[in-house]
Amino acid sequence: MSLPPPRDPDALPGASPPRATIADVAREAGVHASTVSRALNPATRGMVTEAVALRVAAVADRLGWRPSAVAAGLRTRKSRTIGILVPDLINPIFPPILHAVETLLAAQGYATLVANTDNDPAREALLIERMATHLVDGLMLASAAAGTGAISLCARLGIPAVLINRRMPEGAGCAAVSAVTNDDRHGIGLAVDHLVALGHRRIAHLGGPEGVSTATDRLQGFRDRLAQHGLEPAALRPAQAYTREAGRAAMQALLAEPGKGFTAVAVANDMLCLGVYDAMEAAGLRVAADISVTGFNDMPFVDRIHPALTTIRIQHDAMGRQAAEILLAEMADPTRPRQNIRLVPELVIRASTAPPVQEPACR
Amino acid sequence: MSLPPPRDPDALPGASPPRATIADVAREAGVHASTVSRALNPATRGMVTEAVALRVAAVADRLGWRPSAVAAGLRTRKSRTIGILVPDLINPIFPPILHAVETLLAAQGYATLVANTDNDPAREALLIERMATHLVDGLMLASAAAGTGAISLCARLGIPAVLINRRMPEGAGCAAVSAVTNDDRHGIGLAVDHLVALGHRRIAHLGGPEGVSTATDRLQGFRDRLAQHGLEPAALRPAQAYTREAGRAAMQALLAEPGKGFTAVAVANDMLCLGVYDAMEAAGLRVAADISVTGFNDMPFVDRIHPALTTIRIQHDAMGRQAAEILLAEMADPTRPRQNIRLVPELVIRASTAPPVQEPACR
DNA sequence: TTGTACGCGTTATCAA
DNA sequence: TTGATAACGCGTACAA
Repeated sequence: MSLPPPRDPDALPGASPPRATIADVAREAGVHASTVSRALNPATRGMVTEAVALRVAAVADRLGWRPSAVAAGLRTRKSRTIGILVPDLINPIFPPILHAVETLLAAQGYATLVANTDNDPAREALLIERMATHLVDGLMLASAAAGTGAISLCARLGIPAVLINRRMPEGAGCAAVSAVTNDDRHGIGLAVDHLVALGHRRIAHLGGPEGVSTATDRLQGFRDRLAQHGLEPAALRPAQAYTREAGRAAMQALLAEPGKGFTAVAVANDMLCLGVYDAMEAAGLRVAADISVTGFNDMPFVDRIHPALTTIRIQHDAMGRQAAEILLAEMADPTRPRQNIRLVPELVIRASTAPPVQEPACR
Repeated sequence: MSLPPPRDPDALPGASPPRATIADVAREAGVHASTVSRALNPATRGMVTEAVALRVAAVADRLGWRPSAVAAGLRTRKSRTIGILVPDLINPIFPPILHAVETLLAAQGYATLVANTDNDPAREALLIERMATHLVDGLMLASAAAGTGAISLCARLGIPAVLINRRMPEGAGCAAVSAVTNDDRHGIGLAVDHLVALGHRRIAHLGGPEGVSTATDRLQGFRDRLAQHGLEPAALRPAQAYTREAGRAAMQALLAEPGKGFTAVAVANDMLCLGVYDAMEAAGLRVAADISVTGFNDMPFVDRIHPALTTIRIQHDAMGRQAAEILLAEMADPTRPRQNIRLVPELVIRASTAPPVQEPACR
């Protein structure tokens, strides 16, 4: 029984010490490499004598052997790696989702490959190809804008995929891929109900970028619920992106529209609200006192902005968790029926909403 | 010239279509597989005739061939993958760092493996081992608490590593690994200077969790700068973790300490400040008016909390970018001298600091 | 129950 | 400049 080879003292710092391979373990344990493989692989352990399994495990442990995921992957065409694409890590709704996903996957022995698409379909396609190259076992797309070929690309590459937060437009091959999203129509409806209950009648909508499912659903939900109350939108305006700056610009435009007085604005996303606050401050208007504002997402810390934001709380980590669970299930059984999960959001009332003033602050 | 094999119509949805291999390209182009490899690899392209290179490229393109990173990795022992470990993705200072890292690495053709350690050294070690299994070419550690064996583990595994945001304690093999950190002592000094200039003399410090370099450096810097002003700390208290809840608890304890009146508190981190605000609100104290508060990091949106937080702005993305650059350089040349980069932070004055009241609000 | 033989897709080395 | 061959480390039919 020889000890593991001592590290070469002449080795350059950073030079890899030669790692033990399955052959080393086999030699050391006096069995064949295949037996080592069987003994250490939980799925095939039953094929081997208890005594041999124990001896092999002991040797492997002593040599510090870990099966090379790369070599195994070449053989099995599985990398025990999952990729996740997000449009923009800076947007605070994604870190909680990513956190939930990574935690669940790590517990199942998967590593998580992350990439930013920056909302660029070309970049998205490139990253998906690159991940295919790395043989990812599955892909989670938090970035798929409607109309991009991300889903069909995954299908062509044979990579199981699940959508998070955004979904495909109705009918557009919607049944081909599972999605875990928020019930956006219902959510924005809660905001409308709240504003109407406060007495608002002239309500505007500051929407998300066109072509993104969260934006279209929230817009749709806004119109529908307003109609149920017998009201018409006072004004509608999409932002260019889900960013603070785009929110500021859109709110500025909204305030400048002639003849469109409104006493409240339902905003498609909390991030945009920060820009809305900026624009209102610049225009000398007070949130709540002059115009009520509602957000969407309840992202971290909006309870501490001033005035604290009334918003729609979504289930960030349930979203990540469920999407990861579905993906794993579909990887295990590709014939499994696709799911379209809608998580139910809730209204969180804070200080950015109040009864309307008599005269609309903005006309 | 045959077309690529059409997709088997009987294939199950999700079943991988057989992907073209280098042998397919070779056959199709009428050359040997090694020639294909040489023609498509930028490093060896020069070894091949221009005409052959073009023909091979055309065929590869037509077949949609991409070299398998897994097979190449098995041969070259390089995966074109970098791992990054963060303590907690929910903490908003990490997403910008991660974003910068991923963007730079993606541009160099690297994929980024992300994992959360949740500040658990055992989990950290496990994740490093797992990444080694996946043959990561390098590791970025944003999570290494002083005293954990993460760095020596990387050295043992032969994986180049770089520290981000946190560094090793002085002297503790500090020269063995590069680090890109913030100049924490200088940063907290800026906060002290500002508070002293406002007239504060009884200043407390609410610190980070013990054993973390950012916490010890900020504490040290706090004491030193205070001493330069001829002052003593009015009170000192570490939080259990860099979380809002831990900040609330620590501030509560600080307020309850007998005979320790203070008019200002320099807090080790913005996240903790949210808890400080919570505790002060619960105690009926006003930020700025009763006790001035300074933060650290200038994380997103603290300009919108109420009152807007005076804090120390660090260079998030320069941190990620530089760390990634250093890692790539050390991977290319392991003998390269290690670097210890300190980024210079700046003071951002907002509304959470004001001149002290005559009588300390908390005594 | 264990050993043998081979292949996964690529690149490095050597020979032509 | 190109081709042939081996090897990277592992998993798995098949044979014993």
